[in-house]
Amino acid sequence: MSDITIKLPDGTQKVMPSDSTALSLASSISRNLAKAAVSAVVDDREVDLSTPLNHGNVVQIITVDSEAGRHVLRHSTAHVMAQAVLQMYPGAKYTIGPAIENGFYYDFDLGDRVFTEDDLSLVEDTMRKIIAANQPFVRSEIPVSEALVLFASQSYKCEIIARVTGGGADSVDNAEVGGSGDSVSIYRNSDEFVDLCLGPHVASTGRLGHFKLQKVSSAYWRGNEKGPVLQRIYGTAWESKAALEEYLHRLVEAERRDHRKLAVELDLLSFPSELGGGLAVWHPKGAIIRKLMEDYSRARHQSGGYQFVFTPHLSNATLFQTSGHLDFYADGMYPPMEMDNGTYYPKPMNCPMHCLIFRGRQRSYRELPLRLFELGTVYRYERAGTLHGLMRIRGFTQDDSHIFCTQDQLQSEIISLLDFVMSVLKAFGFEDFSFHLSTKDPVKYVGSDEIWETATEALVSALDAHGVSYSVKDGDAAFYGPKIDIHVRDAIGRTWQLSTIQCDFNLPERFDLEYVANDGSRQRPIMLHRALFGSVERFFGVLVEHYAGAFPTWLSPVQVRILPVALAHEDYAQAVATTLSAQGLRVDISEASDQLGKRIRTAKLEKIPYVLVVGDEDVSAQTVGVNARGADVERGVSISSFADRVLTEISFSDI
RNA sequence: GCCGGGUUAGCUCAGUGGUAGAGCAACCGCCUUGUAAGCGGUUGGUCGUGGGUUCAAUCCCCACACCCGGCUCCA
Repeated sequence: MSDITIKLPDGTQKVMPSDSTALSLASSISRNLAKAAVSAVVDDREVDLSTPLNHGNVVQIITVDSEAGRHVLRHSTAHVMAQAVLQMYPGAKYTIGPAIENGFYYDFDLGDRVFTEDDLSLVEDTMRKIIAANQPFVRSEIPVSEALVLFASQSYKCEIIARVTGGGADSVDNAEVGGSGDSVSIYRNSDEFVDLCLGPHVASTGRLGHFKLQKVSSAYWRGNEKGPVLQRIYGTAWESKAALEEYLHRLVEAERRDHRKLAVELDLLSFPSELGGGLAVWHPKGAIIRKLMEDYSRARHQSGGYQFVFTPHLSNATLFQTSGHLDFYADGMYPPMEMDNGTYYPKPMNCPMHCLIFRGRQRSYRELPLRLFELGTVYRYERAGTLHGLMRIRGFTQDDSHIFCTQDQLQSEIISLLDFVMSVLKAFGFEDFSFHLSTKDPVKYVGSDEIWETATEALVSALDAHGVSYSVKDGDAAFYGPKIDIHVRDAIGRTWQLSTIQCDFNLPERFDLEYVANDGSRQRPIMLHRALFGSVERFFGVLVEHYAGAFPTWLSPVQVRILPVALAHEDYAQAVATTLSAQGLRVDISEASDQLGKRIRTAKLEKIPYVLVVGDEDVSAQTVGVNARGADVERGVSISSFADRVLTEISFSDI
């Protein structure tokens, strides 16, 4: 047999024996590569390492420390978990078990049984035995008729086979099983366990091991809330013990930053159950921060050419019939109040009211773009199970603006908005942005295709002209128009969707909005909906998590705490406090009734940016001892230089 | 809304079919303190709400409210 030539991703060619596999290729390159290899991409198809190679193949070896490699590892671990569960719970039906970001899950139908947290370690034990047995994953393709016999007792598998071979498969199905019409691929790793699967998998179960089962929950079969409820186990799996531990540490870190926990600890706000779910009350310290956020926002909008408006919390139902919201979102609105002069709803959004302001009198093209801004509080009856601290809440305040402009102004308006958004978010400490374009939902939309095309084109051309890169989310738009969502990355790498810019040709039509053009004709304005924080509450929650409660000085409820060493220094502490307060700083004093160490500790736990200690030396020298958050102690700093330093730190150049 | 788990002092959490306990916090003393918990004492709870079972319910059962983990949803 003659040798074959294989191309590598870097363009080099390699001559191999004709019976070579992806694994032998890896071995021929280096021992370490062979050791790290979990799968390969051959001519753009992801395959097992055992796959035979052919002359001319382009082959990339996937290693376990890459995202693609971890994906294989996680998917294989999911198989082992399913194997363990089937072993331990006779009669269980297995459904699908994909790899996901950071891990995997598998969904089971256990009949009336449910998993408990205690089951997890038992399942883990069984998995470890399967891993220790080092069972090889063997792929085969079998005819559909044979597969239906093999999985005869597994109704979910039969359903998947029917969909894949019947042409009704979706991406979930296709990820589960390779279907070429009359055959399906399966992976078997022992006499007792076989699963429908596209693959690839690691060579054998012994390759796995750095995993942890995390939680049990439920999920709907195929995401359909009318369908069967399945039992899901989530797990995580990594290429090494260190990587697993690092990930688990990240989870602990995320928990430490949980805004719901910090809101209690720092006395920022609460969700009294007497109020009802998803409704918050802001305590004084939280309110200070919120007010500063709002003040900053107002200042930026003021200088950004916005006009401030206010609108009520209630409206007659006819308004929301006109806007179309009642047709689409009646379920998400608080129920109507029947009054003697009509039916009223708490407002779920501000835009219809801003339309009324625009329509309040005749408008000229000279007024455009007209930018109306409001910190508008809205109420949405979010389903009970979806509430989540400040991130998903039923009463919230949008930093909401509606910009009415001409077709000609649209692109430049969007471009300047992109700058405005980033500039405002940067002030709150976010540096890393990503952009996402959402296009028309094929079902939930109003307006003609032409209008949608024009609007989408406007957003695309603005994004292109601005020069930012973006991803596209098909079908994710609001019912009235396409949108750009802006996500930020936080201090521990998580992303949050905050800002949104939505292009709307529909509401102007529904409200019959017009302006007089320079030729005297009546024209329809285009409307942009946009919010930067999104919701003040949610943005606040994100800030808490981003800073782990240690807000930057300008936002801290208490900026400076003064600790007199002993009783004798309290007068001096008071004098320092008066001096700093007079310069606009938020200062308090912790009296000498407790030991200094304890007061330091308390102040640190409250994450106060500056703790000043004053004792005999400071009284005589008119200085303070400065403990800046996260920094070493500085003794003998003059009061004025401390004040200058903090005032410089908290000043803004852009307002 | 669905599945599962919860709700005990301001906070974090023990505990029991015979109406409850710790630590921290708060308050009162003592100590007068130079960088992450000094000492002693006191106060504080209709055991989420409403029904039921029981001689007796915080505990067992039911309903509801709220919270948590997911699913679904998110104008």
